[in-house]
Amino acid sequence: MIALVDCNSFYASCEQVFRPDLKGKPVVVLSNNDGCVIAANKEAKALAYIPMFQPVYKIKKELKENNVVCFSSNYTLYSDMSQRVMNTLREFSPLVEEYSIDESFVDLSGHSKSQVIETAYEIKHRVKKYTGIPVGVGVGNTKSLAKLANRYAKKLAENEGVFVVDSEEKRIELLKWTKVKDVWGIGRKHAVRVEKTGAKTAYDFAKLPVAWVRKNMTVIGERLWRELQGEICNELTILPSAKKGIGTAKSFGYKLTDYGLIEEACAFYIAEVADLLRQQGSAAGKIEVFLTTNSFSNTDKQYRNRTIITLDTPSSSTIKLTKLALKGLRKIYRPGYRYKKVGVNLFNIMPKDNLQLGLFDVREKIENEALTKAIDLLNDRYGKNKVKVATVGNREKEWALIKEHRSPRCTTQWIELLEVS
DNA sequence: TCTGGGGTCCTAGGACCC
DNA sequence: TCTGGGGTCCTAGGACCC
Repeated sequence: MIALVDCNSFYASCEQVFRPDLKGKPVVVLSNNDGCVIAANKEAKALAYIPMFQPVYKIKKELKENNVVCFSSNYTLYSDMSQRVMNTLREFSPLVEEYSIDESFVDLSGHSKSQVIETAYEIKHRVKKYTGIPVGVGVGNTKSLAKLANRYAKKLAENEGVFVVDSEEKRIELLKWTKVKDVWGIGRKHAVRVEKTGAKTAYDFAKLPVAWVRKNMTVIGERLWRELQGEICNELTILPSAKKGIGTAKSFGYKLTDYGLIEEACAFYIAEVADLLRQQGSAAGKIEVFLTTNSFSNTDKQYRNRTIITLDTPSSSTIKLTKLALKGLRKIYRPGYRYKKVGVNLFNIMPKDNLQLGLFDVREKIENEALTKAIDLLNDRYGKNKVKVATVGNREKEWALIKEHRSPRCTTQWIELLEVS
């Protein structure tokens, strides 16, 4: 059996762990630039007018009137809390697949039926005790069933956050309760198609002819269909596979017209993604750079463009990648627009040790590598971005994200440690 | 005035090869 | 006048997830 453990309103819960005074109060967490609501605790959800991804400026009044506590997102804190939750889960099984920042699949094979139920409750209890984070636990024969069971566990109060699909009756109960659009793997588009056949619940979906599913929802849909019957199509995997693409793209805190600032942001992002690239021991063969104005605006002139640069030899050197990316940026930049976002993506990622070198690359490669190593070492010791490519500059405040309500990074920075009086 | 960011996988179709 | 069949690789776009 497989358990899916999912943290309740994870970001909001993380904030509340360090603010016990907020118990029982509505709390929301905002996206980058404090733009949208991306997490809400149950008190905030009870105020029905806070749908996720709602732009903050549209509901500012309501947030204030109801004394909803707002936090800017604090990913440093959330990642660290996530690791604490995952480490607790590893006490239950060596096979834990981290599916996202706030959920994991845990292998429970080899347990008897009663042990499974007992373990499910124990997981919930222990994670809360060790980390302060409330979780729901769903268990089933397949990932898809575990996922639906988790949802059922949380949504139906009498399940108390735990639901185990250990019989055919339970499986049918779960599928009949779950609406088509709420099935994991059926999004908006597919939900419409499925509902057109007359199917209303996951149970109805599982009764559709497999050929129809295959034709309309590709092999992914077919796997889901089979998993809902209890047939395993998606195995658990412990090791995170090396990323196929690494990218970053963030909206500026302000609309930018100054090319120099856009260049700084672009170079900054390259440094970030190149760092990730080196951490996984890879090199990239292609860089994409894109630039866009604010598509929501009715008044701004619109422009968006992108360019892809192919490297002669795959590289993970921040210096080399920066040079090429900025060349690309120059190519697509047009003056006279108010830009909203710049982004970079690295593709054609491959392991660094068995690269095919170009005829003239050897010397440059060696030089760059020693330099890059030295920079990484300094930044590890003295803090992120202490040594950087000059283009990055020091004007971050003029383009970086707005975070007006960020909580302290209490678990990763000595200086921001919580004080208890 | 103010609207997130980071991923994965699959398919169809074009270019190219023999 | 008549012009095949089988394959690979790449890319763009679509759909989904958190």
